[in-house]
Amino acid sequence: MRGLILPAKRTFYNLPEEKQKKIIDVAVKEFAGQGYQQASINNIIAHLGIAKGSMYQYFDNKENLFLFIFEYGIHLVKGSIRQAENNIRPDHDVFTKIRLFFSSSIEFVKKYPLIFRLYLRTLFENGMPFKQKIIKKIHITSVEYLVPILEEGMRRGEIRADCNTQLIAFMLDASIDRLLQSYLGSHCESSSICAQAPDNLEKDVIKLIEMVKHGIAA
Amino acid sequence: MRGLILPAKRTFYNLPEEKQKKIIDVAVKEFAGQGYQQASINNIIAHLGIAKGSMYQYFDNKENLFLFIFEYGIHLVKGSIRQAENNIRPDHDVFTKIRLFFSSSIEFVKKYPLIFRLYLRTLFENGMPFKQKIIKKIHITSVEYLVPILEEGMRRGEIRADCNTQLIAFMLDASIDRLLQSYLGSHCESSSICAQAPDNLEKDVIKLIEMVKHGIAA
DNA sequence: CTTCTATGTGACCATCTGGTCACATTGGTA
DNA sequence: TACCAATGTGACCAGATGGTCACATAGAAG
Repeated sequence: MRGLILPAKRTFYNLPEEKQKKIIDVAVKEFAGQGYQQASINNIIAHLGIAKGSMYQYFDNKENLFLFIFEYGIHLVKGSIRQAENNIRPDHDVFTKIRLFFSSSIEFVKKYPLIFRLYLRTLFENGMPFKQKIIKKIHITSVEYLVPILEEGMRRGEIRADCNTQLIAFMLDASIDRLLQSYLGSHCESSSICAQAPDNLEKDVIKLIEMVKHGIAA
Repeated sequence: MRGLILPAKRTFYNLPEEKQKKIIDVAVKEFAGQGYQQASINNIIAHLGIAKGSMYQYFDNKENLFLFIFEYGIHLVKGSIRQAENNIRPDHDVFTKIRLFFSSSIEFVKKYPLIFRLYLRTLFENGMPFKQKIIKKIHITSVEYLVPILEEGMRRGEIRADCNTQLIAFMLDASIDRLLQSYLGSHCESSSICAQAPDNLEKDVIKLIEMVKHGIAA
């Protein structure tokens, strides 16, 4: 969370932690719900019950507020990944590893749905000068984690050698992403096993992996 | 394209076709690029070189302009689907059918990338009162087309009976959608076989179907 | 009590938005 | 020519936006 250039001012860090947390919560909700451009500082301060001037004493401008919030999201993601890595043992077979990786993703989205929304919003929004930098930070996502796992599986002979690990990772990533999106209802109904019940999510993951494992041809 | 309630006024239809087309083009570009809320009427008229008052003589308001543009997109999609249905013969096996269906999707996105962008933007944008109606119109997409094809394949014994057609359709739809997104570069790089060359797209589709067909397990 | 610094405040600003309307322009009819 | 309906126009409006700044308040130090 600490970097050389911090998007938040000292004043913010001097605030009692409770107030910091409240500001973060409200800002996350606004940015996740409206996206960067559409998010309204006026809205945020109204929800917080503070003056606009105060907000600008904590953050230089809207852009830095967003960067701070996004950084906070990355912070949570990294924690979640670290936790996931503890669960995955090297001696697990590829398919178990994939399942565990998926489970941890699901866990994260269940725990921090707004952060996931923020991430989706960011990917689809235009007109952020700093979008490139942000995307690179997200780049440390599924595909990059999946490919090594798949390649290890192939080396161990659990995956046929004629398969394309990049392609498998791509497909798995697309699937889990959609699964999470439909769970979140971000653009729900449009394409669903409509996994609203949390249990179904895990079951769908297992079925999906089974399918990729054995294929569907008779 | 014709309905009982038309979003465009008579004045618009009285315009010379060339001007109609130019207006549509510019509006599509603006809405696809910025989304509904962020799109600017001022921007559109500036690009068109006409007065704001004229625009409001063609369309009652921003909402109706958007609805008209979206309807236009649906119109193009339907045409594309009709064309696709001509190519798919009943005696093709399931996997060929899927491939052809994918190819026609790719064809569409290549031909009308902005329409696809508009569709993506719409799915991910909040704060449209009419979003529900629009989403239902999109609902006639991949999954609904894929499931019958898959079930027919299962009946014919080309797909194992223990597979879940809903799940297969879901995964295929998610994959093709992502493939198209990364081709479009809408949020590119984030997850890619980075299929920039059009040829690669088709090749990836073939490989992907092969993978789903036979599975990846050794 | 005074002084000083750190923090809180909201009226205010320029800029942009979607939308309106009184007026100008046009082209066809008589 | 005169007339009229259909179009074109851009100054103008109320509202919202991100951002500023002169001032009020607080709390600790002397």
